[in-house]
Amino acid sequence: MFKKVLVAEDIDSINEGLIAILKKTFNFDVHHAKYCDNAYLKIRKAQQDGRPYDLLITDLSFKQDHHTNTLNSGDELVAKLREQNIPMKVIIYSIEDRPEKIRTFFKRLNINSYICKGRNSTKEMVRAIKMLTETDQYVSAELQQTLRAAPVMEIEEYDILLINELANGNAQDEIAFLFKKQGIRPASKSSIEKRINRLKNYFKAKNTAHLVSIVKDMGLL
Amino acid sequence: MFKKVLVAEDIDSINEGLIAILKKTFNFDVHHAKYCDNAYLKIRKAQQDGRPYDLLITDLSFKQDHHTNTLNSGDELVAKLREQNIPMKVIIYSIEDRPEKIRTFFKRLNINSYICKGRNSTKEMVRAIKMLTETDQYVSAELQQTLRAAPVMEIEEYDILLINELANGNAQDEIAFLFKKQGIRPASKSSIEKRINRLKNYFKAKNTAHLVSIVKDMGLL
DNA sequence: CAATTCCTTACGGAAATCCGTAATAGAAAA
DNA sequence: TTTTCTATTACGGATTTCCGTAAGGAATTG
Repeated sequence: MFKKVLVAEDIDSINEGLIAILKKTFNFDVHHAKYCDNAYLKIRKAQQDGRPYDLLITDLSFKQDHHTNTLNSGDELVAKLREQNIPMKVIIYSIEDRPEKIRTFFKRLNINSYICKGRNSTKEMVRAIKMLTETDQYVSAELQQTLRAAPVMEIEEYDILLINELANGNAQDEIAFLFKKQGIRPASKSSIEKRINRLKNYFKAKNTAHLVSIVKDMGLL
Repeated sequence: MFKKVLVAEDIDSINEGLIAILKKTFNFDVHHAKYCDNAYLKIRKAQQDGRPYDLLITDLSFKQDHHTNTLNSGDELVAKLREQNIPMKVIIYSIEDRPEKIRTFFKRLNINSYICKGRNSTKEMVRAIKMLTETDQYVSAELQQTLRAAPVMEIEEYDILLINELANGNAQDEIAFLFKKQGIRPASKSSIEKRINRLKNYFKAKNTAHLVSIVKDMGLL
């Protein structure tokens, strides 16, 4: 069972609600941080003091305010922890429910569980924590299904870069120029045209504006 | 002072955190609803029973699930209440912090207060509730500033409709046709062209895709 | 009732995109 | 090295958007 737990979450009502439940249900030493930077520092310090955290529960998006932070989101925080091989289990607790996004967190950040904020999320959280004392990874049946359901599309980094340039208002000529300068490989206007066409076809977009709109709605941008 | 309060919020941790604070701070009879439809029904029933709610605290976005709802967001809920002249004060409590959005809630829904979910939002909430027992409207100094800061643009309903059609991938010809059919007034391709141009100029957009992207990011769409 | 003004519509050339075809380069296989 | 295959690039015509100018229409004003 975990002993020392850190909750990284900026919204106070969630913070307080969640911590109350954790304390009531488990016998944790629960701390919390309202900023990612602050969370990172606490984790580092705890480790150096020989009393490391066993578990991090973190939100994804944190509001910007007058504080200037180097880490601006939960995934950046986790990435940094993983990079530095700080050994602790991680649960992401967020409103984000798009499978494309969630899949990348398991894949790239090797998180141990993901809980969608929702109508039964505290119960889910309790279950996940209990499971993680035994296994290394926990995905609820419901989440498993949504992750399975969405067909893995063959959209690459390149496509996202491309659509991003379109969303920034660059013409195909300009994108070709930019890509050549940056050494991004298919860089000719012709290839870019072709790729945009493929994407429009894939997303059933009638034109460029439509494509940008669709991809933005999906949260890929 | 209020007596009977309804909290409409789907995320359980927020729900529980907020309600705990309301009960601790005030002496309210606090109820809660996890769906907009459910909230509406409770409000109607309470009114018919002669024990109406004095105050509604509602989130904006609610997650979709297997339940089929007629009301899908907090603003729709409030709109319906206002439409039917159900007398109660309303506080919207949401993560949404874009001034364009918040302004419309005060303007169109005549809400009594707006609290951004954030690092000090429960304190803000308590203050707002206290203020609303005396005055009809409460806007925190901080929020006032952000609302003032953004220059009120002369963007009309028509412009939003137009950009929406662009985001849906309709060509200028098609939009002209649609607008003619729906009796939306400047409907000629020429006028539409001109209007799009004005918008691109206003938002400093290089082309249509850019325009859609900007407006989507601002939350006007 | 004519004049002015503002808004809508019409038109046309320049630019960008759309879309298919063909040439070329680069890598893998023989 | 040659062959084969695939990915990239080049090109050209059809379509759409872009952008300025001008005509038409309705409301306002003198």
